Amino acid sequence: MCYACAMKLEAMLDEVGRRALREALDLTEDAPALLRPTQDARFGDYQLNAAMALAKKLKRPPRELAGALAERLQGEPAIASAEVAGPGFVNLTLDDTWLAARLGEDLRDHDADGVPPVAKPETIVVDFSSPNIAKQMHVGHLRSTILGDAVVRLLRQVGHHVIGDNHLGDWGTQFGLLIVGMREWGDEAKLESEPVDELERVYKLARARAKEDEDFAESARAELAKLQTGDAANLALWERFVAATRHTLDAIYARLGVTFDEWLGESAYHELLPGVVKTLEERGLAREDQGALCVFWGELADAPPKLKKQKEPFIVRKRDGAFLYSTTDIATILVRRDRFEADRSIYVVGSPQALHFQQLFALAKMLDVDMRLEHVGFGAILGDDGKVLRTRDGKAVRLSDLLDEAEERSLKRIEEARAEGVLRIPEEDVAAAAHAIGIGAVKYADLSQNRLSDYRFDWDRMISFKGNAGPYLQYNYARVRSIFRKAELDMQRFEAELRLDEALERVLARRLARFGDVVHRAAEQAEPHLVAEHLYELARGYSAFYKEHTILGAEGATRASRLALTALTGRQLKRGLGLLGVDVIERM
RNA sequence: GCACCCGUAGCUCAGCUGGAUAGAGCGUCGGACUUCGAAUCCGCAGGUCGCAGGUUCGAAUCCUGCCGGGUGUGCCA
Repeated sequence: MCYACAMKLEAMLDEVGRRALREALDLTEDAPALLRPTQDARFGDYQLNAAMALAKKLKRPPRELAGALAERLQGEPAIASAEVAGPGFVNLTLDDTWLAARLGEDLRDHDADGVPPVAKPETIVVDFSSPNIAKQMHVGHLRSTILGDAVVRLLRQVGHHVIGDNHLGDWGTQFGLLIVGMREWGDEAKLESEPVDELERVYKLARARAKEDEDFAESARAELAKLQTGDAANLALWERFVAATRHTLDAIYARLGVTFDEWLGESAYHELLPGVVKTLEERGLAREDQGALCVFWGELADAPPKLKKQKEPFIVRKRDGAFLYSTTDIATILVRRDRFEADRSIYVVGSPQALHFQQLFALAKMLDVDMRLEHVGFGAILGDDGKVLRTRDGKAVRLSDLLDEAEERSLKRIEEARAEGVLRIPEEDVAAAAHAIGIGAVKYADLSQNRLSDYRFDWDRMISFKGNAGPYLQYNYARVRSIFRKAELDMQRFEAELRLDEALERVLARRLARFGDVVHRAAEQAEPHLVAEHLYELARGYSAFYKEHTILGAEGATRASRLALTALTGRQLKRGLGLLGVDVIERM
């Protein structure tokens, strides 16, 4: 009987609690059970806080309600004991036999390692990374790229249909400057060998010249206009710029192990913009002011109250007739709704743009778009000085340089450790390991942090094998693999009956049982750090168990059960790190 | 001006949307390798949750006001 599978543990306990609550108290309607994991093992594994919340409403003492609830929970197969404590908590302790059986189900779940699918799969577009053409990717793109990638993986894991979209900045005013600039200073050979560097160099020259030379600026505008009306020569140039940049981008994404389903840059929406603007005017949402077409929130009856206080308008067309990213973003929403039939659209973009998205989403709503629109924001990456990370001469740090350094530092640590004899990476695997550890460390450092807060970039902490860091988890995984190699068993296919006899086994089992809940919450809230936290706690729990009890040295059913716990740990580490986009290493 | 974010141990950070005595790591100090990987594990110390009020059975969490830091905001994305 599969009474435990295909359901999240917490959802199941919550349901059990809610039903018991209704029956015990003769409620006519459901009240939330308020299930929470306990903070202290002395209080059991989970607690129900419903009694205290209901006491006032039912005019009965909370402990009395809690007592009735606890009484009702006797005999539940998952629950060994339900006890009233404190002002009216009901402390639940999981039944070890039930828990062992449930983990056995997870062990047999080769497709998902115990992460159940959502009841209602949705189509979700995740918009992330979004670099600009003709510019180097820098650290500013790092968080969006790896956070977005993790969000895609998480949502996909729980069963949603996910479309990862790279909304490239491949259209706009910079191209007029680039076209005249390349004509003036362009180096054909360099455009072939170092395309992005060359484009960036020329762009800077052109922008500086345009500031003081009005004729030059005018010709740039003219070339831009030609491009936008489909001039063949300029279009060919533009395509060359885009293609050249694509190669550089592809190389970075390959290093990071990040992929996209769509590369719909701003240019993809170009032709739709006049129509969008026309609709806005017809609906009375936008009007002209000082030559620009603007949305004034204070003038719109059904605008959100917060926005009504905003005096500055949301501009959708500039005085010179050109469109802005605001216009493009509206068109993008409509395409995601109509062509992709998306239920949700998620934007993984830094927090400074919160206002832009607030305005964009408000406008979409007024255009009757009922797709869920979410801005997944994040803080800045800070340097040692607590300020936004920059190179010593104050420039933005190039992403490729940062990744180079990550791999160099990782390689150096590996060589040291091999010399000391503490790492067992075979010579031929060193380069691959340096890559996995270096890139993994950068990703993990970022993803293990709450995305909304700024975070301090610290190489030493990142590459460390101590504490909550990527290499520590990779090390734990490698150790698990080593055990299965020694036992000559297949970790992925291993099956055995679990028995939770030792205290450290019970602690580990409880951690393992939470994996599905954690992945779901992380996916729902777009918070990969919840998965990171789980994996870290799992690794610690396993290490403590491993230290105390022999696995291969045990016999019979105990040995098999401990191998089962080891297999589950290894599989969760692998899958969990995979959800964060971090590679594991078989031997290190 | 308006809007948003942040302030938790010496340092870096969690804190599951209001639950019990606020938790980790790093660092300091003290323990544990003849046994499956000690880059590991165990333990000690460390707190006025920025400040002051309020809401209630109960507040780091919600509300108000201060203090301190950051961000966005009329023609970049």
